[in-house]
Amino acid sequence: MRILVVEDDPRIAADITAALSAAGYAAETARDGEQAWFRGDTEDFDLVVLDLGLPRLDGLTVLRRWRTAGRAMPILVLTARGAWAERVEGIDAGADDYLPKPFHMEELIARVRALIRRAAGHGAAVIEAGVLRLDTRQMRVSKDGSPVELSPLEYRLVSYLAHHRDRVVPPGELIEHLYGDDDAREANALEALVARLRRKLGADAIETRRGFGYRLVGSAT
Amino acid sequence: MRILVVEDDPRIAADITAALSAAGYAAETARDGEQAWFRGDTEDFDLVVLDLGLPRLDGLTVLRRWRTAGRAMPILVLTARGAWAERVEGIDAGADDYLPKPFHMEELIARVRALIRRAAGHGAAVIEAGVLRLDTRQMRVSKDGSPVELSPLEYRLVSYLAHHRDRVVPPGELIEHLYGDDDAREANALEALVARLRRKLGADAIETRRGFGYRLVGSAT
DNA sequence: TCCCGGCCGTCAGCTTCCTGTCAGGAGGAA
DNA sequence: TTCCTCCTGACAGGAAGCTGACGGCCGGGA
Repeated sequence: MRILVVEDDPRIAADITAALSAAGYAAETARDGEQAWFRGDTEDFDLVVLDLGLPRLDGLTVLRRWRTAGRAMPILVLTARGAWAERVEGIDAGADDYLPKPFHMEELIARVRALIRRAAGHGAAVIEAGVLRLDTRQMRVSKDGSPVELSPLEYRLVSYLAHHRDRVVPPGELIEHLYGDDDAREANALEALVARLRRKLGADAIETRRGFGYRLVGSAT
Repeated sequence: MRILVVEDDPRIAADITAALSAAGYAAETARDGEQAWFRGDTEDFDLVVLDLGLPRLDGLTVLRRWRTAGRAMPILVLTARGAWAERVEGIDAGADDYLPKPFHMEELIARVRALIRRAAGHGAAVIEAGVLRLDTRQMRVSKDGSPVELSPLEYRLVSYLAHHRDRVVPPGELIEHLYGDDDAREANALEALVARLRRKLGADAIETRRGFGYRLVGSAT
C-alpha cells in the first residue's frame, strides 16, 4: 500500500509518515502542491493524505487537477478546524473524506484504513506480465503461481516496470523513480538491482535493450 | 514522439533538446515566436515546450493563435519564477502545464512524459513508412513484419527521418539532432551510420538526394 | 548493549558490441 | 576525363552492461 502524504510542515509530515509506516503502509511525502500534483499524476498511489494549505499550488487545485485527469485514488483531506468552506469545496472537488486539524494520529490511521478498505472494491489490484503476477495491494509478486520474496526496492522496480508494460524504460527514469534524483547514485546501483532481481525472477523476466533501457517481458494481459 | 522546443536562448534550447533526445524524443527548436507559430500550425508535433518571452511574437499570442486555430497538442509553458500573472494567463490561453524557471532538467522531462502519457489517448505510438514500422513505445523497428535490431543511434536516425517523412533532411540537421552539434564529428560518421542502417533495413529504405540530404522512402500512411 | 541477518551501494573485472575513423572505391556532375 | 560526393568494409577504442564479492547500515532479538 503506497500512500502519498502532502504536507508542507516537515514535522507534521514526519509524524504522519511515521504513523503510517507503523501501520504497515509505504508512505512518501510531497512538500508543495506542484510536486504533489506531479507525483500523483505520474505515479500510482493507493491513497493520498492532502493538506490544503500548500505553497506553490493550492491543495484544492491539485485535487481538482487529479480528478479531471482521471486519477481515482481515495483522497483524505486535512482541513483547519471549522473551515467549513474548505471542507465543502474539498468534497466538491472530489475528496473522499476530510479530517479537521489538529487530529489524533489514531484517527488518521483509522480513516486511512477505512478509505483503503472501501476502495478495495473496484481497482484491479493485480497486474500480470508473462509468468509474473503482481499483487499491488499486498505488494507481493509470484512467478508461475509460487510466491517470490522481494525486497522493497526490488518490488518498486518490478512494480514500475509492470505499470509501464511494453514500454522500454530508460535507466534515468528508473533511477529517478527509485531514488528520487536527490543524489546521483553510482549508476551501477541500478544494474546491481536488476541483476539481483533476475536471479529471483528468472534471467529472461527483464529484458535489456542496450542503450535504450529495460522492459518487463510478457505480452499484454 | 516529436517535440517542438520554443526558446530564444540558444544555450537553454540546446540543453533542453539534448535532454529530450536522451529521453528518446525527437526534439526540434524554434527561435522566435513567428517561426514557432508557423511550424506549430503547419507541422504535427506531439508536444510543445513553450517559453513565453520570445522575440517577434509573444509566446502567449502564439499559444492563443494555435488554440483558436484548433491545434490541440499538449503545451508545457516555461515561466519566470513567481510570474503568477503569466501563469494564469497561460492557463487561460490553453496551456496544459507550466514549469517555473529555473528548473531541473529531470523535472522538465518528467512533466513532458506525464503530458504525453495523458495525451496518449489518441496519438498512435506506431509510425508506418512503407514496409517499415516504428514502435515508439518499445523503440523497435520492424520490416515487413519481422523485427530489426537497431542500435540506439540507428534508431534515433530512423525515428527522426520517420517523423519527417517525405522530406529531404539535410545532413547538418541530422548531425545536429543526433549529436547535439557540440563537437562536429567527422562528417563521415553520419554516412557510416546510414550505411549500417541500409544494411539492416534494405538498401532502398533510405534515399540519398545527392547534395541535399536523406529521405526515408515510403508513401505517407 | 552486542550480535546477527538482510538490504543495498560500491568496486573491480570482464564481456559485448556500438560507433567514430580511416582508406579505398564507386558513381554522378561538369 | 576529372573532381567531388557519397558508400562501404575493416578496425580499434571505449561505452554500456553483467556479475560476484565486499562491507556499511539498520532493525530485531537476546
